Amino acid sequence: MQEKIKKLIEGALKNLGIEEIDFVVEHPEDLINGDYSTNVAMVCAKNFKQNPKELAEKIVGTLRQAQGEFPEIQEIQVAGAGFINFFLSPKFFHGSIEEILNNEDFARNRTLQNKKIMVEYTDPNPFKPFHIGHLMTNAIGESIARILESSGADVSRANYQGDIGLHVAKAIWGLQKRGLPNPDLSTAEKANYIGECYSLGAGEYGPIRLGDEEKESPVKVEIDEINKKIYDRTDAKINKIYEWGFKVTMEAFEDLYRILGTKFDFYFLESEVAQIGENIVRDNVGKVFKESDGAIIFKGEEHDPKLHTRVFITSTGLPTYETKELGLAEKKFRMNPNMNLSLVITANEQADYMRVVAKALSLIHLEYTDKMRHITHGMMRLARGATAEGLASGKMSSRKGNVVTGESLLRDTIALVSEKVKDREWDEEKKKKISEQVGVSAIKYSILKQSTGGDIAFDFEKSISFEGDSGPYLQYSYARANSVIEKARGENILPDPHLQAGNNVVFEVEKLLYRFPEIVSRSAAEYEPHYIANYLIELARAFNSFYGNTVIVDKEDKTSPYKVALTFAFTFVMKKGLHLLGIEAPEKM
RNA sequence: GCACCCGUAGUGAAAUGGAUAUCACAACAGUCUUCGGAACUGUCGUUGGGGGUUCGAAUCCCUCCGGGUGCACCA
Repeated sequence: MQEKIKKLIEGALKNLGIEEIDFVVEHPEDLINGDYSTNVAMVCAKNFKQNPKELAEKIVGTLRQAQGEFPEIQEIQVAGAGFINFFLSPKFFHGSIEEILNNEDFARNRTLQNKKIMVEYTDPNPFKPFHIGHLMTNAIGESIARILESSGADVSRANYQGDIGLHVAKAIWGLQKRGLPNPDLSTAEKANYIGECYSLGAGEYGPIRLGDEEKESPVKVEIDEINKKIYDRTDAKINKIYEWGFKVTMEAFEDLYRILGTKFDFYFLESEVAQIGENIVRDNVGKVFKESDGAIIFKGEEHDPKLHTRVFITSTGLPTYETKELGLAEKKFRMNPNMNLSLVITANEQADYMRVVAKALSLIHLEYTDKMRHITHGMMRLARGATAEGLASGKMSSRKGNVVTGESLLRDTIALVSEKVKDREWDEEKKKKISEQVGVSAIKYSILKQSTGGDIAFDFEKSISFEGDSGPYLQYSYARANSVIEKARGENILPDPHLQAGNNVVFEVEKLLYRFPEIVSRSAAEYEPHYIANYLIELARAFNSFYGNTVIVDKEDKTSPYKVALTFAFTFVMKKGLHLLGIEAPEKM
């Protein structure tokens, strides 16, 4: 429709002797100003120094002559400073409902057809807790993956995990100190225990303060020793603990991915990319990298004043994170030579050095330059007035004083929903499933409703809302619409998008439904799920308002089949939209 | 110090350079409605300060103030 209107305007301009003008056709913010709007008169006025309102009237006069060929357009008006507003006809809206009901692929587009894209996200580390940050990255990554898929891309999901390094040594030190947990514990409980052991080790590793002086902790020596053993695998006892702990944390992560609705195609481990990265660095010393104080470094600022120097191989000969990142990128492209795009999603604290790594890699492989893209998201921040302790250190505390991890937030939220559904007449399995779906929805929506770049305020009391601007509100609207459909079925009222029955009322929901594909395209182009989240909340509100003010199922009402068709269309769009956010749409909740 | 990101009602957010800056939460006032009250209908209230560009700025430029993150052997 947008294209049609654009062509119509171009035709009118031609008649007026105006050509090659850059103007936009868009939805006005407020439906009062029509369904589409253009700034063409204002742009022309600027170029030809004319009064925009007069020019707008002139253009509209010409447009009206051609309007007969466009039955979808009911009215054209001049408004405001010189906007030309288009109001679509009931015929158009009835047609759009029919389109949604008949076309399975209504929301799909082909902009990324046959493009191979790998999306890397989540990236938790074995032996460490699953943080809230991992929850954020997962929600954003999964949603972006699904949005790209709906644009036709061939998407694979990747997860990169630090299976070696100091953090593992810290956890193993803690495990040796406290002993292995009771074997009867659940996987999640064992994983939590390992996380606690990590915290213990990490706490003891730092220097000890004696007055003004700092002294190296004796534990540091022990942990460094364990770290070496992990690398060279010479200690059978440590190997055994390592293998056990690795398996437990990885299994616990898998349980979380199942609840979150993510299925990874590839798992990369630091240990397997370190060597690839190291080879690249060593092969390019003198060309890209330099030796300095015994280390191998990359001087980013020599290539771009906004970059800085980073160490790639330490003076003790160990590859750093940067080098592993280099190896990871190389591995991805090697196993997937036809890949068009490699997306990596992380928190924005990694933005600066990822830029350095990307620069170094593009100097070695020029062909990768345009195929790598790093998307960063904000951090969890404490909302003003909220009560939580220890946030500054990156560890949020709940009221009970326990550390709030991503895993515990998820668990607590699901428990909260379970409380709400405990009196439903469902079996236990169904209650559990619905609780998980609604709990995940609450968390994911609160992350995805805002643009990816910014921080997300966290308030333990209010973060997980079930009302208003929330995931469960969307699910509730969907479930409610399904109940309406069920009732219609019971009364034998079949959906019919054609029946107008002399009724030319157009509901607000209809004015929003046909816009869904545009929203999806924009989200895909900008890698921004929040456009979909915002759209769905507006759509749900419009539907609930329709529901509240109209009797949909009514045998006496001749327009009832149309209203049922509209309800169907709403459920189709809502279900697809929720899917794109990585949220399930239960029929009942 | 340098670099990057950010500053919008009491709170949390939205707004491809466009119209009277939108939405939710909170607060306040209603609806107790048939199809699910996890709802609906209202009221209240906002672009950090100062310049500039533009017909038009929350958006672009400059500057000041305030916050976050990153800057050599951690990841």
